[in-house]
Amino acid sequence: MEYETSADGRADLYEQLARIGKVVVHPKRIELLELLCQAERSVEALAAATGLKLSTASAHLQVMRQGRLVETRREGARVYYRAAGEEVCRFVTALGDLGRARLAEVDQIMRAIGAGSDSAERVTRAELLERARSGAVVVLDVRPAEEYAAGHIPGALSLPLEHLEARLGELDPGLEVVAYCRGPLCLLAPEAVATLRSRGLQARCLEDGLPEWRQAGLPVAAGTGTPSGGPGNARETRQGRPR
Amino acid sequence: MEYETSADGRADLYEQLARIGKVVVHPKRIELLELLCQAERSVEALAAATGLKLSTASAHLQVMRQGRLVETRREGARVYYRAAGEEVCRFVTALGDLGRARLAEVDQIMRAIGAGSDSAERVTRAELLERARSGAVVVLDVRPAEEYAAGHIPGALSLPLEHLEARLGELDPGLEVVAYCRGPLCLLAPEAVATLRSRGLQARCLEDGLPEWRQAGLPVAAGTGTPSGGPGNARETRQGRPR
DNA sequence: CTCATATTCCACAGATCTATGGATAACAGA
DNA sequence: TCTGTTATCCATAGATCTGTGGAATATGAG
Repeated sequence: MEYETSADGRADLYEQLARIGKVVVHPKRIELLELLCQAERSVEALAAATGLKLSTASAHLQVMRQGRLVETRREGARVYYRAAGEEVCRFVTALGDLGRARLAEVDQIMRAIGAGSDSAERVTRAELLERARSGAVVVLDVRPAEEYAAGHIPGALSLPLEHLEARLGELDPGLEVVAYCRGPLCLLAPEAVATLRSRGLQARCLEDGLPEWRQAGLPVAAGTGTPSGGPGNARETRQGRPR
Repeated sequence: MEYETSADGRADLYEQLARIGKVVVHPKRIELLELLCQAERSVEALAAATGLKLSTASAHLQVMRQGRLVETRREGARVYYRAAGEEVCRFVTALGDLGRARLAEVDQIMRAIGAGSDSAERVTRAELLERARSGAVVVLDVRPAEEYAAGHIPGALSLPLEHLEARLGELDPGLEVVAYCRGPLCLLAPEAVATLRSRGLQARCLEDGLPEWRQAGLPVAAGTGTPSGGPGNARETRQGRPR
């Protein structure tokens, strides 16, 4: 009946959704969002990680905040940004999936960079869970330590890629290594696996990163405690349940 | 090692993903995408449905095509656009979900327009499947006939909202009606339910629309055959499986 | 209260996006 | 071949977006 007002309302509706679209229209904002799905960070850290000037990074973060995809927390003079909820990470994951599915260029770039989907069959989550039960595998988190602290696969060992060569000795050469990082578009784990293999170790990548693990409803541990410190050292959190 | 080239590659990667973001940065393009997730359409039909001039609609569709989210098919002098695969619809669904979850404005608008999430408890897919088995329910597809033809819930009756009042007599007053439309942001089913209730019928909305039904891995039928024509009249297709 | 640090705000120039009318191209039918 | 229909292409003017340096704010330490 009131088609005129209905039409207006609907236009508003799509305008609102476009606020979200606005966040992912700029490459750097996608990059920022992906970082924030790993762990919260200060503006300075985000600017450094993405190679943006501080004021530019701040401006991008404002846009992201207007789209309600990020929230902030103040700690002293510092402001920490974080993804505004699990749905946001799910959306970023969906964007990446769509890119890999539809944009041949994405696959080409991945291959050129060295993370070609063919280079090594990845371990599925189910397979990892099964093998972890039998204990014949080391799970390696090769992301920066802060990201490990913000959340990691229970039992995983934190060994940031940058320290991998120096700390190779910590790994039992008799066990296969399964490395994971930020997700399918992240290069940390593929690089780690390449390094490990060149040293004669058995190593493979997990099929994707921590966000997907969390989104699958699997348990996530937080804190810096070393897994060898025994259970209870790290706070374990079970969120949601598998869909 | 080659951090310089790696960095370049990664920048390219996010630029590629931003091509997808570019599609959903404009309200009208989101609207177009949602329409295309229901059924393919000609440029003219899309322009009419969204209130755009033909040349403007065509320009938007070119942007969408560059982002590889739509594909075309030529039939005579006419060009039909369609969503480029199920992943695209999944992405649009994720966008809508994120909007409803994060943007209070979206909920406000929905309520103002009359599709308030409170107005009537919706029927879940599981509940519908169960009740359909016992036969005590009529499933009503209130979208335009072309969209029904392109895909609908098996056994559903096509009764476009615009013809609802005229064809009320076709409904058995003794059965509860479950109406569905394009999705959670669509108003067709809520309006249909309001009309039916004002006529004294028992009616509720399905929790969401056909795209979500399809994405849940449930069977979808195609064609215009009336369900009363018996099984085999409509081509039934099972795609994927429930996640 | 003053200084140093971490962010945000502001103004501006250059780049990109949008809508639009008219020209051009593809196609079906007579 | 000529004509009407449908869609794309093009040039353009107005709007919006980006990056930047420097000013303004907020907070904690002296």
